[in-house]
Amino acid sequence: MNAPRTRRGTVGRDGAVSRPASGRKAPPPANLERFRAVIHRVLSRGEEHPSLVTEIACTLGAEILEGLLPPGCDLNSVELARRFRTSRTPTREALAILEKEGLVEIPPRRRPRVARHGRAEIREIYHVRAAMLALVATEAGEHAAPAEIAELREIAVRMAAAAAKGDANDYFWNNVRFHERLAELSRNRTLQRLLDSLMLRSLRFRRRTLSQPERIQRSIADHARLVGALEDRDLGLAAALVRSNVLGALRSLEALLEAEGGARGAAG
Amino acid sequence: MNAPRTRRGTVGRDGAVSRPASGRKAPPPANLERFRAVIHRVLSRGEEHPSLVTEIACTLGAEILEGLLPPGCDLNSVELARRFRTSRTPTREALAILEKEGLVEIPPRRRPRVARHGRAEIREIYHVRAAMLALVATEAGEHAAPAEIAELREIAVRMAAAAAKGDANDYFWNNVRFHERLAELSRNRTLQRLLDSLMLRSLRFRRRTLSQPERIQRSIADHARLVGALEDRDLGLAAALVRSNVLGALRSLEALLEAEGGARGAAG
DNA sequence: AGCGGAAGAAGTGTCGACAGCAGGGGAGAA
DNA sequence: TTCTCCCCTGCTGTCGACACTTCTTCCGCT
Repeated sequence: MNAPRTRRGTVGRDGAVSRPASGRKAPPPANLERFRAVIHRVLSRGEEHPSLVTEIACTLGAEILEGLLPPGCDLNSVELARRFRTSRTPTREALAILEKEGLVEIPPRRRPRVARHGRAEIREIYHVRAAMLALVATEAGEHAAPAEIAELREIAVRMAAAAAKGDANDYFWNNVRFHERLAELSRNRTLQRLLDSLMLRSLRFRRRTLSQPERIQRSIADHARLVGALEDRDLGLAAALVRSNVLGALRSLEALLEAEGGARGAAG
Repeated sequence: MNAPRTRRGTVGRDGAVSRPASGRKAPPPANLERFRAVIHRVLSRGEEHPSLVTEIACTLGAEILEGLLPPGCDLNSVELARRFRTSRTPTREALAILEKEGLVEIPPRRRPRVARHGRAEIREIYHVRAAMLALVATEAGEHAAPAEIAELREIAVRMAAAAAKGDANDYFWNNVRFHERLAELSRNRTLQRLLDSLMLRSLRFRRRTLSQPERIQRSIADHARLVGALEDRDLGLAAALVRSNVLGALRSLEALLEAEGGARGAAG
């Protein structure tokens, strides 16, 4: 409390959030760690920078995805530098990276903050994602070995099992892993990178989408059929299936947003 | 090998390149300026940072696209800082931006250098670009007003005129403008951003592709038909046309690369 | 009491400096 | 002469400092 700032929330400061220092451990940190891993994979594709910048970016990004840093939350570099015990230079660079990934906004000469996606932007992201995933499915169908497709089926089975158990979290992460593997099977690094970037943007919403049971059923069916299409090398069907799945998720998400925050205006 | 670098191949230093200061005016600077404009548009989408970083990134990017900074060329931040009369901080940030745009590679702890794209990566870029442009065509067909499509046709006509005149440069820039406008018509900012990024990567090759006369003929026909399909709101045809066009360009480019540098191994 | 403006606090963008790694060049060996 | 190893130079990543801009708060004026 050295600085009695009546400023806005600035959730970034030390004790206020995310430091598991004190007794606060209510939010399960497991997901935070998983988000960290995903972001790490996305950011340091290829080379392994054991870099300070990457470290900061991963931590912040995970907290944003987890929702610990809510949209619009201030992220000033001096607080962050203090928190990570570094100078502002790496902090700023990390913020710049997160900006490019769409998780942070940095208006010139103003404080960076957690990005807020408007409805329109969400639509855009999902539409692009649908097209890219269709391409992924096509290329995966061209290049994947049968064994690899079998592995995909295995993940799909685990997804179904998790859903049957009602373990939404397990389902969610298996879903992520499925798409991760599928992207790899396309053998197209450029596509993987772009898709990863898109995934980061949509990851914040994916979880909410998956909270709807009938959506999950549809999704499971789609995944199972997708694997089948890949086995049959039916590229057209595979592409159509993933597109339908993503677009279905979008519809579901939009209904959810409409219901929960009609007037609250998730501005954009 | 044929290395232009004993230590300081480093084409970035002052007089060696790109400074239009002295009498050197052999390379037409018009293109450089145009590249600058394109990059500027891509980098500062939305807000107008009159920022130092953007300035540096634009200048360097334009020189890379123009070919003044050849692939593999060293770009050390201290030289660049000297050249732009700034400290290394903005220089480094500019390099980081260009890295994200795929024009520069920054291996950890090593000197940044102009990115070299291997054959495989070129293929990937074009494939993704084809899929994204197909989406653009679809969404443009959904959202564009007739007047806007008419404007597109006008650009297409200019492309044909330039080609008839044999003015490859004029053709090239009209082509760029066509795709720029088309992307805008999709009303999808996310898609525009991704496509812009992809364009930056492929811009280095596009010019070579366009040097082949029969390719230009095909391309002109494709564009004319595309405008027609948009007018008819035939989304499927529009998407198929752009995809075919991009993939045709890829084939043409690959043939060219194969011919010109079969053994020279454009490593990747 | 409410509003406009000034002073102060806070934060961003930029700078120059420094420690540590990486590669080049020279010394020494074969 | 040619190969190998070590030192030296140079460059990167990081740091603390500073000027200028923006935001906040408090004061005086209406």
